[in-house]
Amino acid sequence: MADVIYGTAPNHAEGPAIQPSEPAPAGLRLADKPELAFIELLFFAYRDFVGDPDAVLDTFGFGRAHHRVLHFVSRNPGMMVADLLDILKITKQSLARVLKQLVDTGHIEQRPGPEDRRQRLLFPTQKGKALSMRLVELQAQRVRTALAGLGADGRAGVESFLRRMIDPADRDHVDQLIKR
Amino acid sequence: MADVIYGTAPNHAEGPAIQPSEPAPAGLRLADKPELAFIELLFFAYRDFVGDPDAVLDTFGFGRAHHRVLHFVSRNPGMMVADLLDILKITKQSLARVLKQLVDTGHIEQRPGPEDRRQRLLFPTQKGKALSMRLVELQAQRVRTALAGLGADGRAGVESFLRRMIDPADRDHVDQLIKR
DNA sequence: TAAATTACGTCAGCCATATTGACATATTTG
DNA sequence: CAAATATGTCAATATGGCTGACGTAATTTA
Repeated sequence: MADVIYGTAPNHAEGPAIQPSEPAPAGLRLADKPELAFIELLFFAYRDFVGDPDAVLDTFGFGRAHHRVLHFVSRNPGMMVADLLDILKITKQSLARVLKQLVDTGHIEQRPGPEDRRQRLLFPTQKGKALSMRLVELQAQRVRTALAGLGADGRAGVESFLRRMIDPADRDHVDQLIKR
Repeated sequence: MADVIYGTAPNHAEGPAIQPSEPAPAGLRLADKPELAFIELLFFAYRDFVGDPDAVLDTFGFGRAHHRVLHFVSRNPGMMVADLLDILKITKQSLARVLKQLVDTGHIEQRPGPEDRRQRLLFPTQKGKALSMRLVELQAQRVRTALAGLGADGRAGVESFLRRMIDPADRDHVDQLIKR
């Protein structure tokens, strides 16, 4: 990462200087909006957070979409397709492509529901579970590092913060997803 | 969001049941990997976090790529194109399309550098700054809500957590970006 | 000063992920 | 038996990203 220690490119000392006809001179400043720090930190944090798995996924010919599908299926073996779509908030057509690849490569297996045979329940194979765990471990490592300096109360604070960043209507749903 | 309170689809009571030839029976469990909560909360939190601006951007015919460009230009009026590319970690070809649209719609203006005339420094126009502030306010609102329950120490903990989720090599760089 | 480097732009093609709309096929339910 | 449900599939489209290849103007360097 080059030296991005720019300073608004020294406006020089050229007499009357350029007339700021349109361009706004002063930008958004942290002093004016304290939440800016959190907003921008979250952007960079999330990018690196999803970046680790990307490299591994690449060696499998997979992308982030595969990661998400595999993750939630590994977390909930035997889940319904409809529930997965609901969690990921994507369309079945979007799911189709990645799911097909995960099934074709033997990472996920579909089995008819024992009660309702219209269902094609999703299970991770041993192979799929192994990859899923590998990816989770990468992200867990990063999380552990980030939590390292914090005590129990600090960690609770982070968890509370993240939970409350989620739309209120979905919080309980997410809670149920996580607490298992 | 439907009732995604699935229960691994009741495995029923069918005698010997399906042979778990391949499919792994037990999934990833929170008890085994405590960081799972943070990993999944971060996923859902980030999705909603970027979701708010999306709706507004849509009415302008813009997407998330426009948002990121406009945001950092508003934060650093007069920045170099090369520095923006470095922050966003995208190629100039990717930037070109969205930047062109932002310039064409009068949200961003480019001006030759007063010292080095090869540069085409980026400035937000009043219009661009207005949109940028509107989008920031949306996200700031969400952040405020999420921080509401926390004290100064809790907020510091969140900030520390997010900062340490970033690759160590980039932390100082990000700090400089934010502290202005 | 001539040559190399830098800052930036552009054309062209390709890939990944997601969308909408339409239609098909079982299976379960009222 | 008709309707609703769970899932799949075909086709077209949008967005945002990529690589590779060139081009141009301005600055730096040998």
